[in-house]
Amino acid sequence: MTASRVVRGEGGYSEKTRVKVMEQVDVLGYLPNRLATVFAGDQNSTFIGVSIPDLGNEVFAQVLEGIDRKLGTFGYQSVLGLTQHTQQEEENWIRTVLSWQPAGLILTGRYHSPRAMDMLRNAGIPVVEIWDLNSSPLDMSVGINHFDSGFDMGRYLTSLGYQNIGYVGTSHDTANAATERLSGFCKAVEGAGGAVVKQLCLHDTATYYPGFYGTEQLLAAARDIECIFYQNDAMAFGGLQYCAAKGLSVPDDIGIAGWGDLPIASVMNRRLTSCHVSHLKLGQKAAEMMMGRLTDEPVPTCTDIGFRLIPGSTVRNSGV
Amino acid sequence: MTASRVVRGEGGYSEKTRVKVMEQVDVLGYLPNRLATVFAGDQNSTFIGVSIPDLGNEVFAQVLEGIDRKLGTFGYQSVLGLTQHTQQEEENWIRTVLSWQPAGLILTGRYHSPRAMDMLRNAGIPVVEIWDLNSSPLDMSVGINHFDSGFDMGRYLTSLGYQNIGYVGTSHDTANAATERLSGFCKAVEGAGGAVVKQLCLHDTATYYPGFYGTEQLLAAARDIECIFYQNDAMAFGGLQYCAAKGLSVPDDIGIAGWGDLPIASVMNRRLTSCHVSHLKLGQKAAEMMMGRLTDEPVPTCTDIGFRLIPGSTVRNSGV
DNA sequence: AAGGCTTAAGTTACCCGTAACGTAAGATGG
DNA sequence: CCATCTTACGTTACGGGTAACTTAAGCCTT
Repeated sequence: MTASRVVRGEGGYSEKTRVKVMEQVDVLGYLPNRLATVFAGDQNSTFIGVSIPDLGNEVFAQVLEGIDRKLGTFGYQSVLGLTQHTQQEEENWIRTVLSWQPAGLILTGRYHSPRAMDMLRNAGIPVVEIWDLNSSPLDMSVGINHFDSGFDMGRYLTSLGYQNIGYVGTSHDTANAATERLSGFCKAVEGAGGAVVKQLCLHDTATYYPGFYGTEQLLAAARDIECIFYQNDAMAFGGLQYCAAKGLSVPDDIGIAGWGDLPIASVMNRRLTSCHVSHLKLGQKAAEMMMGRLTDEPVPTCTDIGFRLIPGSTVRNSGV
Repeated sequence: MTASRVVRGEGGYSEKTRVKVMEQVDVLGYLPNRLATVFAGDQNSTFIGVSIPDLGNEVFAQVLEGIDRKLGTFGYQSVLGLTQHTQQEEENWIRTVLSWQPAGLILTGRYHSPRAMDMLRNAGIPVVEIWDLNSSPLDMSVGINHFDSGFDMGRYLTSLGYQNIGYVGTSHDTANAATERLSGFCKAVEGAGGAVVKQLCLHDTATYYPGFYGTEQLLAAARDIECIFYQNDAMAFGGLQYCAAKGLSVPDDIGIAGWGDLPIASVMNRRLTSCHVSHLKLGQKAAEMMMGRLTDEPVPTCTDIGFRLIPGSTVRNSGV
């Protein structure tokens, strides 16, 4: 017991005893067993479960980096779960991770299976839903409104005179953020009298190659496309490369717009039309909200971190 | 006790009792507390601590993805630690994560602080060191020989007639894998009568922008450079963009070689000269070795997953 | 020097799941 | 019908740390 007090430095022991205990700590290479502490219920654990769809998408890697770094400064650890964009994987992971008594959970997306919802409510721990802003979250939410960001892009492209617009993305089985961007996009384009031709590739990750290949498929199916909006910048980059390979000039022959503003855009000589979201900040904010809740500070339920449309120069620069 | 048997499904109860117990499980939303099980010492935990330098580098994100997916299939979870390429961060993280009684640890790199080494030896759990192949590992090691891969690249470039060669990378404080590649590279180039001019940017992540900017610095300092070898593909891509922006033709005016063979290379019309390493496979192999050790299968101490030089077309294609 | 006060150190019980063992009821066989 | 075996279920103890409490020791005051 006295040793426990010394190790925790909570006082109530003499200097002589402290030295003796610390000597033994060194000799034995003693490391406290945090399992026992948490198990006894005297303290909360310092685990935060973090679910991420996949790390092949640079965006989510950045979000995770933001989360883990910020959690680290508070002495918390991330327990990772890769859900591959499926609710079933997420549910399985939630069940497992809850059995480890985490202090809280950070989940990507706002759609969860009914059983997952039950478990989350039952667990009685803070939950932050990220990415998709959720106006009535389980607990807390931080992200952006994807529908609006798609809508803004649609309005922007139609304002430049584009009418026959393509969309290239991947098809995941869940109602996800990319789907909402597409909905917003279609609404804006169709509202302005334009039309959207969709091309969804069956590919597991939304990255360069499906962007290349999806562009080829789209242009084969619909030759009069004037402009293509992509699920994200990586796919848009694949599209740019397809155009370069086929001798299509951007933006003269075809316009290209991405989403997410990846780091790679920082070095491209032709600025990619895109939509900027601060992924790192999103992760950090999620971690901060979690920490705020765990220290009983007042925390807003919903934080919109916003987005910024980047006009770029891969679309024509004024209405025809 | 009977309830415990039912939940674990280990037998020794009647069907009637099973139904009654499962009903209560549903009613109460009971989830077993794995902390208690592990704490009691009856089972090992299913945590694996995974330390990664940073996730801004796509390569490490892929390695982590490989690890976590494979661990997941065995019912294990990754506890993440981002060490920012410093031994001190790694040491702090090891101390914390060990207090959670993980079943094992997967660490990036072969260099650890003396205290970290002590703790690792004391912990008596499996440790896999990845990335850098370590012929005398703490326990197990999987990766490639970075010195050799740098050497091969140096030999390849000099075989094409390049003599004044630049290197662009970032400077991290640790003796890391990139440093070893550079050593191997210099040895090969100097052995063939060539010279290497180094340009190390003080930038925290080895990605596109430092590649762009480092190229500018290098070419300002040494105008007669014929070819540049980069720390990785992302930096090489930044270099390619710099050349494009300045009207330098690749490979006619200058040769460009990267390392790592990132997915982005799959869509570029000019194949980037690089060195292929299967990052996902590396992660999976690390997880497999860990699982093998935990199930008392015989596991090789050292696994070389190899690399493959990719000639590409961003360097000239035969000796002058 | 006795009484009251402060500080240091020790004791007990608890957290939850399960191994090991104990007991009671039912099934089987001679 | 009793001895024996099998199955179902119950009891006890343990793991490591710490809250809450108790005891012991040191210190000062009058």
